[in-house]
Amino acid sequence: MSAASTSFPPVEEQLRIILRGVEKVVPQEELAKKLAKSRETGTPLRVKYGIDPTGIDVHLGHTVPLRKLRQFQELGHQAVLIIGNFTAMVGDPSGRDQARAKRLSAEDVEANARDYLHQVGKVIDLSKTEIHRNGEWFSKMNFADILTLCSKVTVAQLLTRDDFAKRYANQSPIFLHECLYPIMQAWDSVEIKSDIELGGTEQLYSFMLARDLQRDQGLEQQIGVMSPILVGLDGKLRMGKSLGNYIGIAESPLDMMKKFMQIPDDVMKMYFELLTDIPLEEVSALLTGHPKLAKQRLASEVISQYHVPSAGAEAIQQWEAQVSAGALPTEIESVVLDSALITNGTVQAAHLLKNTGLCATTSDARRLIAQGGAYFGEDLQTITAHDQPIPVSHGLLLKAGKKRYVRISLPS
RNA sequence: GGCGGAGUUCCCGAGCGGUCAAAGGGGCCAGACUGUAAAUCUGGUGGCUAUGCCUUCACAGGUUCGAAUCCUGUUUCCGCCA
Repeated sequence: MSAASTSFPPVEEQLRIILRGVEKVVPQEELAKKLAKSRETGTPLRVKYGIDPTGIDVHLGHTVPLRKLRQFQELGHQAVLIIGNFTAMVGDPSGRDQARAKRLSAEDVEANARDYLHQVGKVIDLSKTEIHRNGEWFSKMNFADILTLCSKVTVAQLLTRDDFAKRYANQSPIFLHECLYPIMQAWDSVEIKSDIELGGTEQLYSFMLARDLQRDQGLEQQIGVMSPILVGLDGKLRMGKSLGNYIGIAESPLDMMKKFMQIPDDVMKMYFELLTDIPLEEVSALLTGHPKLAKQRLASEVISQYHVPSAGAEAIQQWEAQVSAGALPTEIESVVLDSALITNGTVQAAHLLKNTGLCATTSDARRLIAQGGAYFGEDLQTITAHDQPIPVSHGLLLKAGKKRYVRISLPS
């Protein structure tokens, strides 16, 4: 990794890129110094980003720090990715008001790690990334080493963390192994001699602890570069799989487009800033225009990052043609209808909706019909009564609510 | 270990012997409006062979014509004390 020949852009320029969409840098004043020194000596900064391989479906929320890592790469710095195969067995308590329920087996962790690397390859350049599993060093530690490590941290320090403090106040359990998590994460920084660590604002404590440990070991101290938490489609809670408010980077362009168009207007600014490289002046201009156009631009920009460059523009067209114009989706699920339900070529409406899976129960189907939200046929006639006999034929179209469609398939 | 309190429908939370499938809020669903955004308005939100029937109020029993509501045991959680 001798990048001594690399010539870095001027510090000012680097800062402009690095600070975009960043909520907090600690210590703020050291960043410019570090960049300047790196440039003078022609030494790339070692930029750390760590994740726990807990079976992640990478979504846009994850891409925020990853994109930052990529920006560092593009500036000529060294990306160091830490796979927390060892820490995954502990479970990050960050931002959690409750202890995690389950811990993972070594095999699961390794499989997850591979899967994860495959996914992040879409965001960062893996060929220029140094990858470590923290089991490399933790698996070799003995109890004495661990005690030494623990002696660097006081309980009072641990309790300065918001999440622990909150749990402590609520008398919720804080397990000892969770207390070790930030220490381990900090030790990773010592091992790989990081200059900069990337992550969300909730990582502040660990980042600071890493500095303490680095100083303790006579190393240069890292700087924490923290991104804000990306909110999900609801515009309120953090984007996350369990909340179902995410856009996955593996989703199809049209699916992504649909989701983008659903986000509340006021989160657009954040999305533009964190998920695209569009200059901020241009973003402001976009935001003063029609929100729909701005949203389309945003979506298209992001979609193109994870698909072919033309995918964004195509997705807009598809969305306009299909979704906006109220046309039928291209793919409509086909459901085989149990022929036992059919009498004289018809099926009672409520039963039809239930059996096609459009409604969970017959009662649910009756409600939908009563509210005028059930339609059938190519001309989407509204079903008016739960016992209305619907003539069924192969390919019959059914619609429930605004966007759920199904076609009947008759067993031959 | 002792004492006290609590477990209600997806979530929070009323109910404290019949009028309870169970108030209210959140969420979610549908309709109107719209940029298939937000906000707003309206309605809905246990199941079924459906104007009736069945199953729900931690679990198991019991008292009553009748229990989510009272009693007993079990269990989980919380508070206070040791």
